[in-house]
Amino acid sequence: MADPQGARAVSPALDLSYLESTIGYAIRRAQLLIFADIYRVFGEDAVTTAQFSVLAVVADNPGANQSDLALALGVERPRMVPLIDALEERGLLVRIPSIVDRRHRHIQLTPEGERLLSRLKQRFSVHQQRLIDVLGPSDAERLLRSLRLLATAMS
Amino acid sequence: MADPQGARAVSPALDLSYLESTIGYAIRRAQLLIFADIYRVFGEDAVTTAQFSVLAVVADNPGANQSDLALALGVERPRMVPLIDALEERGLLVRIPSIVDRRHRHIQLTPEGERLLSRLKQRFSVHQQRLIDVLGPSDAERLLRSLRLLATAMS
DNA sequence: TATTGTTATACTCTATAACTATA
DNA sequence: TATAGTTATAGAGTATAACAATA
Repeated sequence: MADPQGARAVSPALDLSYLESTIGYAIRRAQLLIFADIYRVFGEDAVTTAQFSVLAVVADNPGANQSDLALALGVERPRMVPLIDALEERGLLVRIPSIVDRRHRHIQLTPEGERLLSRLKQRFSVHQQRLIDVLGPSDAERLLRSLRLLATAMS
Repeated sequence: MADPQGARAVSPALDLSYLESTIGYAIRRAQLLIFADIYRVFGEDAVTTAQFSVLAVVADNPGANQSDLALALGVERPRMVPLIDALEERGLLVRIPSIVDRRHRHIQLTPEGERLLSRLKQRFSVHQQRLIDVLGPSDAERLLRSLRLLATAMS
């Protein structure tokens, strides 16, 4: 405990009413806490949320190249390099040079990558269920729909 | 336009259905687009969202010290230093050494800081109204409530 | 000429440890 | 001994320009 005897002069909490009336502040706060919860269920030596996204998208799009992945995930092409490097060094995916167009490298999960992704998806569903438990199923569904609507309308 | 003649072979969009079924991915995407919209209404030479938060909180809590602000805004104490430095260098706020406890510096907006904050709040309301127009007033209100509920329940 | 993957660079954010001056 | 502000450092994320290989 920070203040077991209650002896220290505790600063009163500040007035945050303006920020708390904004969606921008609320979504940033919620996003940080949601990511913290994802890292909690993933455990220490797992992967970053960005790496998880790559694994999940590669699994459903085997053979996609790095540019396609960067575009789909909304990251810059140069960012894909260390992202893929880290996953390749862990033996979770491989870069396969294309024989059709030798500028391309097709990305594919290894069996080990498939196994880890499967475990991570199970743990992710624990996190997602926690969110649904907090909000209730219908509000969770409404939240997801609103977030998706914002993403399509604001881009 | 990227492809005016439609002549280039366009890669088909990747399958993102798994990620799009998750709240974590949707909230990250929406948050980035919302922040981009805030920067759009703020204009080029305005302030960062973090700096805006500091200005808004200092305005409602004049004389708060840097530790209180860091705690309230959820940033580490060392982060406050360059944040406040930048705003002080622009003449938007001042550090006033406390005469009661000489370790403290009370932060206060200058008249120029008040004026800029007032302009930024007006522009922010344009952004927030854009979100309400997209979602509709009742869904916007529901979204805000759900985000706040998540923030309190997950922390 | 244009594109893929890459390197290099710079700036921000985040997290931590440790210092100083004060209490 | 503890706290406020600061410095220093290292890691991750983001953005941009430019290069080599290839088309």
